[in-house]
This record gives sequence, structure tokens and C-alpha cells, in this order.
Amino acid sequence: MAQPSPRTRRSSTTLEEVAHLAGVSRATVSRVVNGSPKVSPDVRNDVQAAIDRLGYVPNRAARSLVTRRSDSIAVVITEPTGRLFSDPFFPRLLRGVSSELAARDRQLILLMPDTIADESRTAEYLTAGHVDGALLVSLHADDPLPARLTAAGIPVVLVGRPHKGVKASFVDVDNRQGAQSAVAHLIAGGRRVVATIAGPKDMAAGADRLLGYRDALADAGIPADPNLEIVGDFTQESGATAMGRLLEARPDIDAVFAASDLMAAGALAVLAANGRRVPADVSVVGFDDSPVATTTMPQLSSVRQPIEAMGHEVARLLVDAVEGSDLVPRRVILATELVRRASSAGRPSP
Amino acid sequence: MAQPSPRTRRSSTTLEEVAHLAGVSRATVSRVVNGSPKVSPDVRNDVQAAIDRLGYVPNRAARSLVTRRSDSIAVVITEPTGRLFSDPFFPRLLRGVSSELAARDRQLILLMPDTIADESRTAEYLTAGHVDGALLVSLHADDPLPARLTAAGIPVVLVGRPHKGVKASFVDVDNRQGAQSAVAHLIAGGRRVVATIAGPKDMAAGADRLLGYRDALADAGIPADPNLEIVGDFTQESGATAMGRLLEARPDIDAVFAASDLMAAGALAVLAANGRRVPADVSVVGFDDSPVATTTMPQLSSVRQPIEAMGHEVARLLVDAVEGSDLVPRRVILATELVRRASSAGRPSP
DNA sequence: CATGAGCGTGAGAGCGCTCTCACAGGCAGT
DNA sequence: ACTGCCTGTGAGAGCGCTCTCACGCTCATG
Repeated sequence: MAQPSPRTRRSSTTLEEVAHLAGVSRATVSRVVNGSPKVSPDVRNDVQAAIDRLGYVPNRAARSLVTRRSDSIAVVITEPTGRLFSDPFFPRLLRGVSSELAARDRQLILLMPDTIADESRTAEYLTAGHVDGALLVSLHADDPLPARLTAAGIPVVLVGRPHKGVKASFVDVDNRQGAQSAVAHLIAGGRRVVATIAGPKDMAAGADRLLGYRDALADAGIPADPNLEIVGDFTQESGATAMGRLLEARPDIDAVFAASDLMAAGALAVLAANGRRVPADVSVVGFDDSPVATTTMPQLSSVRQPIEAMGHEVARLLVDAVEGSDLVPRRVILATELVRRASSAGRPSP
Repeated sequence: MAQPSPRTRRSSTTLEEVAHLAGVSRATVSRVVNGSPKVSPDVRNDVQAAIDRLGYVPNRAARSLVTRRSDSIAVVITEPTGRLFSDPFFPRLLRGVSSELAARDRQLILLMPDTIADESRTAEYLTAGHVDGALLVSLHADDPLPARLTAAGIPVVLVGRPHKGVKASFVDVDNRQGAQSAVAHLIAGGRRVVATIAGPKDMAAGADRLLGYRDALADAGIPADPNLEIVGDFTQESGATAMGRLLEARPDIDAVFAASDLMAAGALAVLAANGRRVPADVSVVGFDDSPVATTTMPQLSSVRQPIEAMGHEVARLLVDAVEGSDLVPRRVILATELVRRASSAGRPSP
């Protein structure tokens, strides 16, 4: 009956073959493979031996077909510019996600739509049930994707706090607290005219970091001054422009908190060009603790984010949601850490 | 007959249903979906209408099961540190790969093994036939993966020239030519004592960039001086150390070509600390054109690599190999471009 | 007017797996 | 000794698709 003729291509071993070798039925082998408790120890051993001997690996497609799960998770990155090309946020995040998914035996399918057409194809792909869940990174304020996926019953978790209105689980760093600690550090260093170069207010990270800045001022009893708050777009160039305007509006400025390292780098260049010494005259702190922070002169103090941990957390949340049909949106906020470098060293002597 | 009862979960439409609605057989619908030419135009239209109406999307698992292809490609990134966290090489590469794969209707499965155990699991996963091909990024010199996959009949393409002995298609940038043009530029700027901070010699990129440096010296008839060649490991710190040693060995140095921007940044800091003005006293060029290049003071001239293009190319090669069982290894070398910034501006006046 | 080629279409097997259901055997309780 | 129950195992259906093969039709050909 058995017809062990050499098939075309590399025909991997099947359940059937394992079952035959172990002298049991397909069902039993399946139970062993899937760790069912209702298999007697000796049968389990026989089957395991057969599996090892044949080097059996389950066929994912066949399994998916019947279980209607794909055991794979999509990571969708919709960011045409910005972070993608300025600091290694994504690789680190992906590493965190990847390691968590590997531990949970899930595949990571990466989608990086780079055109509008691509984006709608992405949405179709996701709703077609090819993945068990989706992990969305840095979507625009008006991205319809989360709502669309949720409506289609696809579990979704976001990286970064979504704009209000979006009801979904997310993981974010504590931007507000991070900014607050940075500014508190500047004030503790004896600075009193502390400016901020904020991020875009329509991005959660931008808005939150600005709030943190204000928190710290309020804590220290320093009144807020609109002239000390300038909004940039996280880029180096915008940081430079903002710094120029700050120096014009308040020449007595003695500290700057920039909502990104790149903006801080831009600010440093403008400060140097204007003869201000850092940190002697002006103390500077950035945000992100990107590689840029150590290449500036002086090196930049910065707020470090637990990026890999975010990746782990977001993947964990998503897999939990997939497994448990967990409908309650969860939110996880991770703490940041201030890394002190030369740019915000205390005044040599007051 | 039709039983449009609501099934459990999201039960997507099947071929069967489309066939029924269009009044044809499953086989015909399958032919239409797969673009077979042997379908009469009117039948094709009917079927297409039914597909559109029902929003039919083929079930990938079922298809894979019978075709024995997964239509997905693995991208394996085995880089614990280095490039992963220092510049946005990977996101840009992934973007190139992703866009090419999307156009070719393939899925991108990302694998980032971060432990040794993980690596062997990765190898097992890949050889288990879950993917049609693999794209390997930055493997170590002694990585057994390419050989193992090739032996298992899995098409493989590498990003970056492999160490000799590995027979596989690859895509790389012209490191030698890029370095050569950078050094030629320094010499054209009137520099004569040109040093290099090279990359590790056991990495192709390190070795090739060193060769390019020597090429340019030879072209200009400048004899090579071992004291002017110091090997770093691509990090900022190693660049700083190397610069210190160079200044000691040859205080008359008037130009430095660093094989990475980070090493160049380290060198800049040491030059500044030693009172050397850049570019007036010493001219500096880096490699990679990473974001760091614009945050240093002065901004860093650098050799730019076509990273997205590499991604496209490598994906194209791999899919071609998968489709055509293309057994002849191909190699693609992409040109670089020198980006001139302040750090290598010509001498104000000799 | 029979024959054969060619084309479009349908019937049906089968890819490798999971999972329900039936059932054999052992054991305790009456 | 009979019933009932639990536990471990096997038989078999079926997931949605592709692909081979057979078949019916139309046309050109002898």
C-alpha cells in the first residue's frame, strides 16, 4: 500500500509517515506534535523518536488551512520619512518584536507600504485573514487602518499612543514624564530661562513632551513663557531654525530642552555659531538617545527610551489578544531614563 | 441550495461560492484568478464580476498546500550590534526589499535571530520549506547558513559580498571605488599626508575600502605608509582611538579617510581636542552618509550608498532565482556617490 | 460526411493537517 | 457480574485550493 516512491522536488516527511514508523495513527502523532495531554507516555516517546528520526516538521500551510489561523503577525510600518531614516528606532523595535514573536512561535510578516495604492492593498491583505493580528507603527493622525481592522475583527496593537478617537491597545513610552525629568534636570543645574523646541502638536509624542516641559517649570515655580516654546518637526533643520528664533526672542536663554536629538543637534550648531558655549552658557538636553547624541560636540544629554522593551511589550499584547480574543483595550506606558552627558553638565561656577 | 447562513468567525468567501455565483466550475474560477489564457473572454468577465461582488480573496494556505510554494521570502538579519543600532541602514534596505516584494506579490518574513539557539532554529525554519527563498544580511565570516540553505535547495541571495568560499548571488556597493573616489577628492584638495581609519580586514567592506584608499594613493603617485593605516571596528570609539594614534605617529597628517561616519565622528572629536581645525588643518571624509554626517561640526563629507536600490536589487535577484530555478550565482555591484560637505572643503589658501 | 485537431470547460482527486466522534479496554461502584 | 465512566487511540471527514484528465464542442480537412 505504502508507496515510498521519490516524489518531485523536496518532499518533506508528513504526519502519515511518522505515524507509520511509530505504528500509530495520524491523530496520535498530531496530538504529540501539539502537546495534547491525552497521550500515554510510552506512545509519546515512540512518536517523538519517529519524529526525530525522520526530521519531521509540520507543514504550516496544511495546518493553517484547517485551524484557520496563520500563526503569523503583521508589522505595518507606515512612515515615509522621519524616524525611519534618522535613527535606528525601527530596527530596535523590530528586534524586540521579533524576539517575542519567535518565543511565542509566531511569524513576523513585515509590511512597509510606501504609496497610497500600497496602503489600500495592505488593508486588503490584512483583512483577508492572512494574519492573526497586526501591529501598527507610527500611523498618521487620520489613518483609517486601525478602525478598519478592528471592524474586520483583526486584533490590533499600536506602537505609540494613538490620537484620541482610536480605541485600541497600545504601548508607548512615558513622553511626558521623560520630558519632565529632562527639564527638572536643567533646572536643578541652576538654569532659569529654560526653552523648549517642541515636536508637532498633532503628534502624541510632540504634545506629551511639551506638557512634560511645562510640568517641570510649574514644579519649580517658574512661570511659563510662550516665547520659550517653539514648535519644530523633529528634524535637525527645524531645530536650527527654532534655536535661531529663541535666541532672538530671549537672548538671556540658559537652557534648551529639544524634543528630539536631531533638533538638539540643530540647536547646538546654531548656539555655536552665535558664540554661546554649551554647557557653560546654555545647557541642552535632547530626546531619543540616538547615536547622534554621542557624535555632537559636546555630547548630548538625552532621554532614552526602552525601545526593545516596547517591541516585546507590544508583541506580547498582540499575541495575548489573538489567543484570548481579548476585547478590552490595554495600554502600557514604559518609563524613560535620562542619560547625562556633557551638554547639560552643571555650571562650572555660578 | 445556497446557504448564506452566518458561519462562525469571519468565514471568507471560497472559490466554490464564486463558481456557484458565476455559474461555472471551481476550475474555471481558479483559472481566472491565476490568469490562465485558456478562458473565453465572456466567462472571464462573469467570473471577475462574481469575484468583485463577493470580495473574494484566495486562501493562501490552501494554495500553498497544493502548489508547495509559500510565496514568501525570508529576510534574515544576523547582526547583534554594529550597523543595526548605529545608522538606519536596515530600515532603508527593508524598504527597498519590501517594495520590490510587494510588486512581485511576495510576502516578507523577517527573522532576526538574537541568540545562538535562535540561529539554529532559524536554519531549521528555513530548510523546512516555509519560505521560497532567503535573503541574508550581514552574516559573520563563519556563518554556515548560506551553505546549509544552498544544500537544502533553498535559493539564497546575500546583501554584501560574502567571504570567499561562499558561492551565492549577492548585491553589494562598490566599496573600493567609493573609497577611491573619497581619497582622490582629498588629494585633489591639495592634501598629501592622507591617513585612513579602516574597517576590520575580515569584513569585505573593511578590506575593500582599504584597497580603494590605496588605489587612490597609487593613482596620485603617493607612496603608501603603514603608519597612515589604522584599523578600527566601525564604531565611534575606535575612530577616536585610531585618530589619537595617527596624530602620534604622523603629526604632519593633513587628511583622513574613515571607513565609516561613526569612526569619522570619533576622529573629528579627537582632532578638535588636539587643536586641529577641520578642514583647514585636516580634511576628513567618512563613509555611509548616515544622519550622523550632518550633525557633526563641521558637517562630514561622506560616501553615500544606494541602500534602497540594494534592497530592490537583492529582492529582484532572489525572486528571479525562485521563479527560474536560476542556478548561476549572480553578482551585482552598485555605484556609490561622494557627498561633499564642510569637513573636506579645499584649503582656504595654501 | 466521417475524422481529427484544438480549445474551453468540468469532474474529481488529493495536498497535509486537525478534530470530532466512535470505540476498546480498564477500573470502580453497585 | 453488570453497569457506567474515564482514558487513550483510530477512523474519517473535510479545510480551500490546484491540476490532471476527460469530454464536448467547433472547424478545417480528406
